[in-house]
Formats: sequence, C-alpha cells, structure tokens
Amino acid sequence: MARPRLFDEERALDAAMLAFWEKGYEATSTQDLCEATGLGRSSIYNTFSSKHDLFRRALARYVETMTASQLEILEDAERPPLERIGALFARIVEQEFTQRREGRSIGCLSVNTTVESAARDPEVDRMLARDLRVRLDALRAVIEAGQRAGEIASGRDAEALARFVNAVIGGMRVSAQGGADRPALEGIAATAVDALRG
Amino acid sequence: MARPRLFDEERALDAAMLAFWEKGYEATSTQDLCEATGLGRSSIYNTFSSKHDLFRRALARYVETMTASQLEILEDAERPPLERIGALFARIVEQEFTQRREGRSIGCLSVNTTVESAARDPEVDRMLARDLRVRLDALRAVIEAGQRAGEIASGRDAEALARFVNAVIGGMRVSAQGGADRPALEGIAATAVDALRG
DNA sequence: CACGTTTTGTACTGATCCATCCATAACAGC
DNA sequence: GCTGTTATGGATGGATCAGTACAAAACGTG
Repeated sequence: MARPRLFDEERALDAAMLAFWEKGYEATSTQDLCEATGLGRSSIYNTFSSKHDLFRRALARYVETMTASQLEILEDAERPPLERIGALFARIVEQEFTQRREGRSIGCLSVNTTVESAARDPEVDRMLARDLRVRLDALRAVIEAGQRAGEIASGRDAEALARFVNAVIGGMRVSAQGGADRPALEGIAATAVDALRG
Repeated sequence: MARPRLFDEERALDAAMLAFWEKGYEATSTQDLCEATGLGRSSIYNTFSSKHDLFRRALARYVETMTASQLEILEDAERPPLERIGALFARIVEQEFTQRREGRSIGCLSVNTTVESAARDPEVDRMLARDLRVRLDALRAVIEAGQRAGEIASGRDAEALARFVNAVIGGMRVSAQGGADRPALEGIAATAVDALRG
C-alpha cells in the first residue's frame, strides 16, 4: 500500500542510543545521529519527529533493558540474597569493561543523563526517577531478604542500604569513566558488600 | 600606560565556573558566559582567549578550591582519622544542599566533567586525573592512620578503601542530582563509614 | 500497469554557535 | 594635553545547529 522502510526501527534506535551514550545529548548532533544510524535526515525526522523525542525513546529503551537485566539478577531465587548483590556488582564491572569506546568506559546512560540533563528536562527527570524507584525497590527487597536470613547483618533500614548500593554503583560508573581499572572497581564493590555484611 | 579593566578577573572566573557547573560545558553558550560574568564578548575573549580555555581555567579553579577544602578536613590532626572521614562526608552532604539551583543539586563540577567531557578532552582528563590522585593520596593517608590506630578495622588495603570512599562521594553527588534528600545522603555516608569500621 | 501512500535524498530555512574585526573609550606616562 | 596601549561595545563572519519542503522513488493494491 505504500513504500516500506529500508531500515529496522529498533536497530536505528539502538544506534542512536549508543551515540547519545558515548557523547551525551548536547554534543550529539543530528548529523551524528544520521551517521550513527545510517539513516537520512528525512527518515530520522519522519520516524522520530525530533532529536529530543529520539533521545527520550533511546533513554527509555536503555533503562528498560538495563533495569530488566539487573532485576533478573536480583530476583534470582536460586541464589542467596547477598550473593545476588555481589553478582550485580560483578555485572556492573563487567559492563564497564566490555561497553567501551576507544579504550575508555562510556559509563551508564542513566547516570550520564542524570548529570547532564535531568535538571533541565522534566520528562527525562521523571523517566529517571521512575526507573530509580524500580531499582531501589528491587534492591530493598533483596536486602530485606538478606536481613531476614541473617546474611546481611547491617541493622540499617533496607531502603537506606538500597540507596547505598545504588550510589556505589553510580560511583563505580563515574570512577570507570575517570580511568579506574578493573581491580579498582572490584575493590570498591567488595568494600560495599562488606558494609552490608555488617 | 593603558586602559585598566573594569572587572575583577577572579570574580568573572567564578561566575563562569558556576555557569559551567550548572549547565555543563556544551550547554553553556558564550552568550550565557557573557550574561553570567557581566562582561562583553570582547572582554571575555581578550581575557580568556576561548570558551575552551575559560572552561579549563574555571575547572582548575574549582578543583583547587574544592580539593584544598577537603584536604583541610582530612589532614586535621586534632581529630581521629575515622572522624575526619565522617566530617568529609558531612561536608559533601552540606554542599549538596547549599550549592543548589532552582531547588536542585548541581552536583560536583569534577564529577559532571568526568562524565561529560573527560573522554573527548585529553587536557581536561589530565587535570581531573591529577586532582583525583591528590584526593586519593590524602584519603589513603587518613585510612592508613585509622588502620594503625585500630579505628578502621577493615583489612582491605588503604588504596582500595580510598577508592571506595571516593566512589561513594561521587555516587552521593549523582544521587543528589537525581533527587535524593538529605536523610538519604546521610544514610549512604553512614553506611560507607560502616564499611571502613569493619 | 497505473494509482495512492509512504519513504527517501537533496536542498534549504532561520537561528544560533564560537570567534573576530574595528572603531571608540579610557587610562598611564611624557 | 598629547601619545601609546589596552579595554570595551557593536557589528559582523562563517560554520553548524535542529528542523522542513519538495520532488523523486518504491512499494502494495486495484
């Protein structure tokens, strides 16, 4: 009934997401997005209406996949709670050393966006806040389970410990972008687990 | 011998620093810098030669003052080591709730710049790396002192613990920009201290 | 094989970007 | 009060920005 697309929308979205991830929102031009996706300007604007909209869709895709993969680890009933948190940290370290560009970590799009644009973009801010809530809830549930099992001896309330774990993950991301090597990140993670063990 | 300046260079630098701090490098236009400093374009370029140079000077000024004030706390021989680290955390929390724009934390210029531009600006990267080294050394010294005194029972090596404390501070900064309130930050800091106490 | 519809490529828009030019202004020293 | 030097303000420049207009192209359908 009409001319079909020559490209896959999700693949284009992934490419755009990676571009924003590497360079940030402001530093990524629409020309960069054309080159990253392989699409022409017309196709980009026909499909995603604006740079800002494309960014929001890319960010949404990022937090969905990233949070889903983290929840999978945290909700794995096969493993004891504290081990799940250790596995989450290990996953973060692994990501920081596989997702790289020119030998350097590109961090986490959520953290990068929190720093760069959350203050000036209410919709992005809401997206990040919602996602943060989901991750904190999952962390809190695991921590409460660990406390009941006696595995987590820290008497601090689970919400505070969840925020602590989340902050350490953010700090590891920033550290990686600042050049920290793998043992450094592993040490940070191990020390954070110490705090939970109590 | 020539016409004197109508403005104070350091005050202008402070104003520019604050502008970069709030909006980031890319999102801050030269027009923004004119308005923030109260200078005309000519004066800006005559004094600081380029936006990029101005940014580097602003960043240098930031890390100097910020790190100096942190070293002052860490090297205060009057207090026991662990208390100094607690005081450092308290200072961070305090900053996050006094240095604000429109009711929201603007984080830390070092963290923001690490995330936004360290990967694409080698000189900025070097500046941040040098400053990080200084802060880690100071943290390590305090931690070693705390270990000798038995106040810090964690057996992990002091360098790793220093990186941990630094990462937690970065994570607190990101958390604050993401909307965390004061008790949340205080909880993160207290839990980090737990990890050192061992 | 033509028609209707959507995609695509190219050219283009006005705005904004960083930076510079240049004439004027304001001072210090003679 | 002139001269040399720097600071300032306003106009301007070329590049790039996000976004659009439009015609040609490519398909499904009748």
